[in-house]
Amino acid sequence: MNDEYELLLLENQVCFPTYAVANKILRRYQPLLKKINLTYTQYITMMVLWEKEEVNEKDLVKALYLKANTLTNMLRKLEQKGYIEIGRDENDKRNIIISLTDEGRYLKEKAINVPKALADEHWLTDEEFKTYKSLLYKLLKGDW
Amino acid sequence: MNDEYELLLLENQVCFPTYAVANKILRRYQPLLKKINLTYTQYITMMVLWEKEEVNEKDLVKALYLKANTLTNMLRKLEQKGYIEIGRDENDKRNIIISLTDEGRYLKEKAINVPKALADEHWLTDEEFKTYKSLLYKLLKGDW
DNA sequence: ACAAATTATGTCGCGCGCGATATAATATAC
DNA sequence: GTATATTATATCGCGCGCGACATAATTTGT
Repeated sequence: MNDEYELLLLENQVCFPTYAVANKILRRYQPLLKKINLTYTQYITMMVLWEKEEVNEKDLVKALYLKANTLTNMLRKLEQKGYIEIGRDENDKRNIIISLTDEGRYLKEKAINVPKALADEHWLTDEEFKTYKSLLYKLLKGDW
Repeated sequence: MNDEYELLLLENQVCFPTYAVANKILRRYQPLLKKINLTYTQYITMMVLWEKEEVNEKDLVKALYLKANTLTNMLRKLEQKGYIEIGRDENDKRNIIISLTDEGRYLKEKAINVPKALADEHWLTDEEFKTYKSLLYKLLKGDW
């Protein structure tokens, strides 16, 4: 009779543990990121740039699975810190082009310590970790 | 030689897909929650109360894996909306006791439509979903 | 009994992350 | 060629979520 209310138990939600784990991971990262003067969102942005050297904002939005208006102010902060340069595409002035400065490139040397510091903490086994990531990417790429 | 830099690729991070999926799930929930006039954090709080009728703030913090200062203002909003009452434990006046009002109890009838609406969207198979949740809870309960 | 430690909550300031809306540049239609 | 649609980004306002710090109630040590 009240079976349908079981859907409303925290333990039966996908949203709840996903969100809680995301927060927990952020809390773990933040003290490490503070040492290299980056916030989490700035960190993942820099990761894209360390890999690609240059991106336009539109592609960055896709790569990070965020919305453009979330990036605007964060990119300005990264520019203020001197890690990136923000310019416009001369061929299509609507497009923002973000590129790495020397200082930004150099930051990579320090940033490598973040994943290194966490690599020793075995939150999951290698096998579980692989499964976990593949399920996350299935969710992320799913059309819903 | 540059192998250690592979640690800095987005695809090799746990934080990145977890956080991105959490955001994506929130975006999916928000329009549904808007219909019952709750934010996500208010929703998970109400879920605890629908199950337990009454909690103190300390236990709520543990149940939701959040920090107390995150809850303070959100609880006031729920109180303003008339769904909960906020009182103090007479035996230990440091403790806040949160209880469900009739209006809050009644909201459950409408809230059931949120998980119902999503139940048809098969983001993962049942088996995958089970695995996914168990890995999340392992992460959530892990000591790191 | 009472000073010091502990516990539960509150205040403040910051950085998101978003939907809604606005604006400017380019593309399309006719 | 010019009105209209589309695209890329920006602005605004809100609700978190947190660390750092402050405060009030209770407990502990002696």
